[in-house]
Amino acid sequence: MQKPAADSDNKTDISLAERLFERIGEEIVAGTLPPGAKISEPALARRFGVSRTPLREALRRLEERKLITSARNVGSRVVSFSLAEVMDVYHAREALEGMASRLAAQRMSAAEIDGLRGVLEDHRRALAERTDGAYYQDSHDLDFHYRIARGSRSFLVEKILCEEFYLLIRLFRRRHNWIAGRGRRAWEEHVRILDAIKDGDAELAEILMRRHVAAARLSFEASQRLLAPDGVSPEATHPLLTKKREK
Amino acid sequence: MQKPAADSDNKTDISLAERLFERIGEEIVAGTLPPGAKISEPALARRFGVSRTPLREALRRLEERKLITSARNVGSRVVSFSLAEVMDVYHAREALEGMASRLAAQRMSAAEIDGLRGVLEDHRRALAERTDGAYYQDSHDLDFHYRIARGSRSFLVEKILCEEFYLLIRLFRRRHNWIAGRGRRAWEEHVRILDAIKDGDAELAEILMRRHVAAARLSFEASQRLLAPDGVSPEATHPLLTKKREK
DNA sequence: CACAATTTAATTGTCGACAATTTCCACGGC
DNA sequence: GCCGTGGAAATTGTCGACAATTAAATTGTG
Repeated sequence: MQKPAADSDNKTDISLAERLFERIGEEIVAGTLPPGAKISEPALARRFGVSRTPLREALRRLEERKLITSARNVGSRVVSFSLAEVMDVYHAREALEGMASRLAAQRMSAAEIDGLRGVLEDHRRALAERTDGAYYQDSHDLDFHYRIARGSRSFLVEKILCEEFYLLIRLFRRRHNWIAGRGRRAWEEHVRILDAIKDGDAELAEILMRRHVAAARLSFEASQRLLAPDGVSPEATHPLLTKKREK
Repeated sequence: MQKPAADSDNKTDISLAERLFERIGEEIVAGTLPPGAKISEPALARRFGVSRTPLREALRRLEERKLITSARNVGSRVVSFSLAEVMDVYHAREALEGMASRLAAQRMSAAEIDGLRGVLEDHRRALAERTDGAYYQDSHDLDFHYRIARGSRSFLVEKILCEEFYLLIRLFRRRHNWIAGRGRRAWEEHVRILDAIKDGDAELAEILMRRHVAAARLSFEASQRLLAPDGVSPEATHPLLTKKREK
């Protein structure tokens, strides 16, 4: 299975609308289009040198991906997550990644498990070279969580985790500061999860993954508390739930 | 919080694109646009008396909702789920609805719980009047699961369950046949889940909800086995994971 | 000066047209 | 009958224009 929404080398294979979707999504994640920013279709269309029609199609998709919010006749705005909302994403992740691990324990092949073992070994080496203890997985294909979601063999779990949540996770991963020792511990938790999967222990795999994601949530929360005035937008009540019928 | 994508009484409040999204979604769920059917933009635009532009916007959203699949320069097709894929939806539901119940046990107000108790009482009466033992919750607002998702106070859990999964669930609920006694037992399970929520027992609420959804999965599966040649499309490998880079 | 009303400018939603691509159909060859 | 080819028809993706709505700027009044 080839990951659908990624680094297509042949640029003529994808439509303008899809390319815009990807590029604007990346700009949102990178902060080029910052949280809360109003999206002007004409300005963006001029910037990219395209007509507004494919741009609007891309915006509709970005809205479904929860990266922007839109209101009729008003336009779109880059989403801005409060800490509570980030916590909600972690809760949803915990549930789905737990289930993904359970299914992976039942469905993942020995070759896939071995491959992931090698990936974790690469991670360990990269981690050992860092002086700040941060544990990043820069390549999506080599991301532990991505591999588990794929190993679940559940089209929906994979699609939600690898496509819908992927941009969300990256969006506020920029706000995350690694607490001392957490990187190493996260890696160890990965190893234990994989052990449980290899043993076919679905329940243990789920428990360990849920603990892992919960620990990541707590770690994120702790790091935000440390820099509360800068890193949090507590005034941001999430507009997705109130905006649509505001009128 | 007003549910965003539903029965808006004032038709001028929503754009054409959004109205098309809703109507086409309903036609897919109702089977008017049957699984596997090719979607012709010009034909649909003529039928609805609109230009293709808002129609395309609606299709982009329907694609994100997993109700249609699209390929560049080829067009869109109504999705067709195999039994295995329906099972995957149940797995994802189990995870998220379990988490929703856990959060609801922590966050739901006494008034909300009482209101839901009344809803269940209405359900019991409706169930007692049925001779076929089928347990339908025709109104979304009065749907037990919807209420729990709202009670979770997690924007993302709610959005996924109440918006993204809602149409999917209805899509193959039409294929579900109630096995004798399952309707009554499902209602009883609802009551127990609500009891756990009222007691603030988050873990029990989650366990009971997960069991409930798993039982629904097994019930669905059993009903499909009973009518295998008619109700299953086993040849349908899910196109979402293979179609995009087919070219 | 502050606020309300009006005007102007910009943006948003939809339309229909055009170019590119795919699908369909007829015909010929084996 | 089946398969391949070519051309016409249909569809898809994008463009720019127009009408409706919103936002910003300007003017008038107390």
